[in-house]
Amino acid sequence: MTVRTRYAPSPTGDPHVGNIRSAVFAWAMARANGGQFLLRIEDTDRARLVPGSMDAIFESLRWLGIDWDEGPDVGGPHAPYVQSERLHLYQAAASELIAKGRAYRCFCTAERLDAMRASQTAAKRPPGYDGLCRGIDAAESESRAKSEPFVVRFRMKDEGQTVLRDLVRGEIVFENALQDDFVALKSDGFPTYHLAVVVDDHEMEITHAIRGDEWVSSAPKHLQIFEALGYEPTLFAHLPLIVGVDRKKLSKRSGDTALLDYAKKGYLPDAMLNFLTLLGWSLDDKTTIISRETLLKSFTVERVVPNPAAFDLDRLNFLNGQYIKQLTDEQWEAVVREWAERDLPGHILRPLDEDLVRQVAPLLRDRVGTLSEVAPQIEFLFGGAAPEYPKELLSERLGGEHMEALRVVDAALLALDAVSPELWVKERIEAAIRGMEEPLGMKLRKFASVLYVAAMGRAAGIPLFDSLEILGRERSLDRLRRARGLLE
RNA sequence: GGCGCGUUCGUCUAGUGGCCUAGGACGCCGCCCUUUCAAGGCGGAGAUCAGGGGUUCGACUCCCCUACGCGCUACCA
Repeated sequence: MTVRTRYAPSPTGDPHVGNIRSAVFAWAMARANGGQFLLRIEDTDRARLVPGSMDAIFESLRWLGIDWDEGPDVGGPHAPYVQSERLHLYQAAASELIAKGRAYRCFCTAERLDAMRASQTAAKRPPGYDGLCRGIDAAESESRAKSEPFVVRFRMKDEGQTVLRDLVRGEIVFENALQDDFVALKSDGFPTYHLAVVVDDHEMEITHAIRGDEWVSSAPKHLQIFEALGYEPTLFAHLPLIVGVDRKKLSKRSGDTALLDYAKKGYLPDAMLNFLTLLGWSLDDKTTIISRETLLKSFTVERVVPNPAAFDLDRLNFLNGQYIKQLTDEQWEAVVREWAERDLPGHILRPLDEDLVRQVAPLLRDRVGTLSEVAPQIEFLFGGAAPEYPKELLSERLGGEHMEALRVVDAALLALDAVSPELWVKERIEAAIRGMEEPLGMKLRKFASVLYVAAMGRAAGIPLFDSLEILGRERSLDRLRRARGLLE
């Protein structure tokens, strides 16, 4: 049996990280077993449609490098892959269920249903459909259907148990008597999720339904529809939720929830994939860095843990750093260029100076957590203007002694002016600056910050000697003179 | 309220009856390295395995109860 899994999001906005994590697992499951992975859009709720969601779904998957074999954009043997284009299938299934006595038309109005629930709640009874329309006979049902709006309700069994054999959680038993008749086909002719997922998973030959934990409680509905329609049910794997570090459902409060926000913030797709992969799944007791290849080779749902996982940004940041280190020099340089082009202020001319980018890229590698940190660190190298900074910054690490800072700047001016233009290389610059220790009676460690600030406008960043070399002799001396001007 | 799921260091997790005086990783702390910031190296603190009962020669691992958290309880998915 070929494994076929799917990711079936609703186009109701930008895909959430938790949702995408389900896609990762479903995809990995298919690939690890040499099967197929498909994308299906579940747009049966017209009220919640958000324009542009489809593109956001495509973009999210592509960014992570998740590919699909069948889907709305690439087609496939079970096209269309958008539920709103498959209504006839659900309507046919609903008719079949009615004919088999496993579903019935319900003419109850929204008002009656609301009132019913209100009184049930008031009486501290569990809310649920009271079965008023269950007994309507076929003839009456047919005739009322011609003039009254109706929904099709699935008739859940009254006795016995429905057993879900979940691949992650094991056996879960539901009492049929506690299940209530749910709407399978809405009055607008659209199916609810319950009907649509069963019809499509069967029709598309899905073998494993891999989805979020929030679906566990409706699994008996799905199981009973499969049975009523005479279909072999899919296997089920319910994935643990992803929660915030506060243990609450991941929300805006706990950080960004849309996958693409992380792309914008400067995370590498491979790092994100690694992070998501290990949220609820593990390869063994040691692996924390796992390649795409390994994941796609060794994923098994048996190793999915059942408990919710917290989205820990510290871990993501760590992984991002690891993946940055893994890039080749060429790849890293391209990333630096891309983010610098993107984030550097608009007044700096594009395209950016190739040589500067090439020289500075290696120095950035160990100093960047997310890619959005690239531009602020190298801005001082680009554009004609010297960086702006408050003069207090110059002496900040000298206990605020402006005169001391001035002595340092003067000594540096003297020492660096002595380095000839043709010898303006890191080693010579370093020697000149180290030579300042004695006359100044100060350790380099002590006075370096003055020079960092003078050169780049900040006390921390890429190494000083490299900065000055890349900056060039004239610009370096000029910035020292400006610092001197501020201190006087 | 009902039903369901979950509960191992702050976090992600390993662990399927003895290998566990519970392992790894992130984070945290300290030291080293060091021109800043990082990175790196080394070391450390950190979990009586939610609590309580069983079963067993033996339980983190099996069973029951309790507590807490979460999910579902729509003509939303």
